[in-house]
Amino acid sequence: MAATRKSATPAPGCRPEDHPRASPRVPPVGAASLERAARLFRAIGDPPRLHLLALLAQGEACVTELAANQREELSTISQRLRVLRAENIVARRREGKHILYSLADQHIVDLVFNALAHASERPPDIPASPPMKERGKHA
Amino acid sequence: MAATRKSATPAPGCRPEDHPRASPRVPPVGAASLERAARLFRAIGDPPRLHLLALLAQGEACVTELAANQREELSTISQRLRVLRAENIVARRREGKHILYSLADQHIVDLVFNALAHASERPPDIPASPPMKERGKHA
DNA sequence: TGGTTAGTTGAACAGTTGATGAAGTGATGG
DNA sequence: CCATCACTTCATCAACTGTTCAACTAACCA
Repeated sequence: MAATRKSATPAPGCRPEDHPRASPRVPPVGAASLERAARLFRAIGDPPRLHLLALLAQGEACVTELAANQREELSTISQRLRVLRAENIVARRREGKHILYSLADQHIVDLVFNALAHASERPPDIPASPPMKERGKHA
Repeated sequence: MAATRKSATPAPGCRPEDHPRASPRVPPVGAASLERAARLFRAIGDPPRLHLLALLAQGEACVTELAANQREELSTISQRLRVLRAENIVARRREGKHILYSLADQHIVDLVFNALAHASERPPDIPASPPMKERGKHA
């Protein structure tokens, strides 16, 4: 999110009849759900933070360990963890002088594993599609 | 991403022996995979863009339709779609005067549905954990 | 051919984010 | 009780992101 000015579309220049589509038989998604899902994705949508999650997917770890692993300062890691904590992605518990972090629930574990597995398979996505010219029918 | 200065941790103050953990029996994640997975998540980690995906999950739609639905300008929608396109999250094809967008593959469809379903279930996450005080053992 | 509709692209600005050093907090150790 | 370790929080600042307006391009229609 960055700028957030608003206005709106003046009027739909084309009508639904112009191009009938599939079944709109899906309930409208609540704005709150969208918001929460997006916040979750955004939190893990940062390489350093996702790396942290990948490390935690291997088991609990204290902040110092994580910092050593990422070659970063404690405070930097702590800030990253703060973001993840704000979305309930990670859990923490104190163990003596250390604070051990872990992934908050199985859903997160799955999400992280799936994402990494998928990303390891898919080719690097070089081109990003040319300006588009032809009338490409669905085939 | 914002600031990107660097330095590094001076030295790990605590050793692994200090707090033995589970099995580190997971191969180290490639930096490239992390990067790609993070880019994907970041692209969908924005309410307006996720909303677009939710709409596309119901079927193909042209830019004007999407704009009308979100009450935004064409150009705004187009820019959002550009971001999604850059990560190969959506596909487009021309149909006469219109350009129809759709979700690029089943993986994305699943991701969107799962995210929204999950977000609809989970409570709004109000507290975000107090300053932490007690020595919370795993119970 | 010119006009209109549909969409894309570019530049600029405002708002947000993340890293960092310094200062603060909480446990533990001596 | 004071020092130290392990973090967390704060303020700051540079870098990035998203929206918007103003061109610009592509199809289609008269």
